[in-house]
Amino acid sequence: MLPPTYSPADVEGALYERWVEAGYFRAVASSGKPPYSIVIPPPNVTGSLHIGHAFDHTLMDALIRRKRMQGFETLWLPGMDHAGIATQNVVERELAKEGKSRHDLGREAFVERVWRWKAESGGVILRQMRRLGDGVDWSRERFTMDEGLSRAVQTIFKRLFDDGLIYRAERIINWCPRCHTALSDIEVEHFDDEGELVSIRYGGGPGEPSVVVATTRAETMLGDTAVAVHPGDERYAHLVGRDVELPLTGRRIPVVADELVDPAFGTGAVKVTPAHDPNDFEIGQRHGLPSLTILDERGVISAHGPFQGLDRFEARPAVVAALRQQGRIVAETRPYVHAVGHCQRCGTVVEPRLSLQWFVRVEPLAKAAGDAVREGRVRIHPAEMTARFFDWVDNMHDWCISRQLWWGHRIPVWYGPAGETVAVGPDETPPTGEGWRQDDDVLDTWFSSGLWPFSTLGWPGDTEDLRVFYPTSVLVTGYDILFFWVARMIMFGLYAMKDSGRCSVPFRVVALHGMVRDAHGKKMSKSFGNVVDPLEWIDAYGADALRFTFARGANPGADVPISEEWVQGSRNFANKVWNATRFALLSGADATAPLPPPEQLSVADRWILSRLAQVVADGDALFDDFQFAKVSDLLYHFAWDEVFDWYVELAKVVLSRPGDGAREGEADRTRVVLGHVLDALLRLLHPVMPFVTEALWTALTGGESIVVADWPRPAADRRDPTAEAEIAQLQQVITEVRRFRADQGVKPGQRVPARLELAGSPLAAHEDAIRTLARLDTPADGLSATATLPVAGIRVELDLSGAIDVAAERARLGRDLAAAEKELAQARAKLGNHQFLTKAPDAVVTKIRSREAAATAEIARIREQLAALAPR
RNA sequence: GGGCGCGUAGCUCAGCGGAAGAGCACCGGCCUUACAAGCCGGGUGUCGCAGGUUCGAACCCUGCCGCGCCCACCA
Repeated sequence: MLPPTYSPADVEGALYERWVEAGYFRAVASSGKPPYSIVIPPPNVTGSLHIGHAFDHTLMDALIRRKRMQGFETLWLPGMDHAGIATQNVVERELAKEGKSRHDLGREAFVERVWRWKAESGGVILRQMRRLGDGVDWSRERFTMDEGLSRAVQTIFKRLFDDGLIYRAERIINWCPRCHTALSDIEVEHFDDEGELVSIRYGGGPGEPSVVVATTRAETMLGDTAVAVHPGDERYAHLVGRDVELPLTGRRIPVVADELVDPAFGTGAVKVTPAHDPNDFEIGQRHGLPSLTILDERGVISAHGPFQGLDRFEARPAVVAALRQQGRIVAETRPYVHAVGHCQRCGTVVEPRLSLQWFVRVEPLAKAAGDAVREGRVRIHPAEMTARFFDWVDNMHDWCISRQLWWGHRIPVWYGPAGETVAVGPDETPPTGEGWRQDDDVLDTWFSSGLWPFSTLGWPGDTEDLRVFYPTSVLVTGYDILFFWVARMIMFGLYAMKDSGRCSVPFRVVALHGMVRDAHGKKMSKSFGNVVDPLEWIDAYGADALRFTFARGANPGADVPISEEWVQGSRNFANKVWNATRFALLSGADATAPLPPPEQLSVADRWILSRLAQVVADGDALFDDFQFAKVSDLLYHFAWDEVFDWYVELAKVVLSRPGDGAREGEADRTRVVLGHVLDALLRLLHPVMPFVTEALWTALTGGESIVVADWPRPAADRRDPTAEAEIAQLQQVITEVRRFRADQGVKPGQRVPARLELAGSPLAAHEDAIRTLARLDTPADGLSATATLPVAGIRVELDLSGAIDVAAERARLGRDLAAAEKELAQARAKLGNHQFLTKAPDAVVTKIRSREAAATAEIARIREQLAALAPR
């Protein structure tokens, strides 16, 4: 028999392995069932299961498990991302410990080393997913660098290239001087840095005009090739077209007029450094200015002169000092807070740098992606997030996809001796011979992850998996990677599938969730010391407890705070479910017998079945709308407040009383209902609490596995408002008596003689229940009634045998009376309001009228009680 | 600079036009034979502030205050 305390550690591991062995998680494309598919957001190979994954996976697993129970052919496809920069950095750090750099190994050996590292420590997270209970199809595990996925990468690259949507150009890109690679816009994080705005006078030599420019990056003046002013700025109109002397260099640079200049900012004149600033580059293009690169790939000054060899941050004060010596610094330099870009992966200040890179022309792709959402072919949930998506997708710059790294998909382009540029598809042989060589760079990691929903299903092959499981049903991920990943999948999905003749969006719904926060809503960060390891909580409280805590906190798109105490609360709930089922088993609950028709059932039985039907229906609606918090709350309260606290207690009354034939029959039917309700409850809870529900369900029903059990259907024919009303009345009576007893200082366990006047009331059938749950005894001999409690239309006379504290009771009744009189006054005020009567809906007026009546009755009741207390 | 969101119980959050809710915490009482990881009872509140709309506002509108997030090429 089940032990009285649920011990997750004893059951979880074995259950998971059983599920995998039984093949429950393996999708069968040919089953003919309606498909339901989710691809996992592939975690980085460098990663381990952190709290964010645990959350994300909880939601996906819950969706998949429910759909499986609903009869769908479910596929949850796992895998990993090679995570270009992140992984390369990790392995480079390892090498650094050995005193080596990747250049010491050479490209081939380095990549070899990364693969070896991947084989050893990559996939940690995949093993940890088993602890969480993730029902993924391990037979379909993928990796972005797999042969098949690489083939997809090469295929789409070639297609985009042939369509003119991929091009190579010299542009200003974000350059990380530490990682030595280009970055895309979104791999740059901006935050405010305090800089210094210095004003520098250019020109001003004998017979030469001068102009003052302001900058926070003084060192870049070495690469200036112009000064720009606004064309309408009269202050500078006379300068446009003339030259001024660029200090420290002796070069002469022109003054140009360009709309981009804001005449209201600073002096209204701007230094122009086309090689190191995106705006300046644009100005340079328009005016045919030369671009002087003065910083090398390490961020070190490469321009000839006294500053050569200085790091950019050393050069900055040095340049300012030199300018000051020449009297070129005018006005005060002042502290200036402005946003500075940092490398997302290493934190280094990013340097805008002119360089030759590969780009995706995003405009047509982004437009198509935007349209897909605008037209509802992809629905973003919650809808509030849609604005963010449009904001990005409608204003996206061309995407720099080349990275000067070694770990990743090498760009499938070969350059020929005569300047040829050839993109090579997966089935083509690259050109060979004298002078041909492949591009050295690799692709942005998001390029391959953008293909994930179809590359993992076999694309570009026309596979059965692709036909059945694409488009995927829903994409579940955090709002933080809406831009990085989601938008790209939509762009690539539409593009890759546009000729396939089938629905081409990669998923129909994007269900966004928030970030996991600590108990006070703070972001978890290593520096703050509030990071928690989900595995520790799984060890301590079980995966179900962690999962349920996440589910209970998961409001769509909103961040979810979590703390150990709440996980304990969920563990307590799991234990409660465990014990309730344990009780059911000990009581001979029967989950397999057919449910008797309503007319053979007690009111309590009909009531709980009615509530169950309602909960199933409501829960389905919430589940379908990704309202995990609300569905969890619904199930929690239904289970605990209704099934465990009331139904089980009422069932005990029936099951424990000595039986004649008729009563035996009633008890047996209650055993069936009890079994049925717990069976359904366990199924409902299974998506979020897979382990404990499996352990209990198999014990309760003898079934093979709850994983493949049917999802409960809302039994509309079991709805029974009469029974619900009757039980509500019963609950009210018992609660009132309990409250009264408590107020009197009667010990909870103490039995009190009482006479119940139930004649004519539907509650007559529940006398046993009232007496048991309110601990009322049948009076042996005469009853000296010391209190009369008229509740819910019946009278209860209690013999409190001196336990009554009359003063306390009088005070309580006094408070109740005051409250009731206030209520009555409020209701009458409303009903006396002509505007209210004429304008409020009838239902509202009726409600207020009934409140008036209730308050009136309540006042009468309390007065009666006070009167009963009066004689001492 | 632009955009979005949030201020409701001690904490974390639901509620978003018809009498203020949940979990945890807290207070009082209970080892009542499924469960003390439990049971019974208790809500502890100017719904950020100020106006407005409405018969009626936590909810809608305006302004202010305080937080948070996203985007951005302000030198």
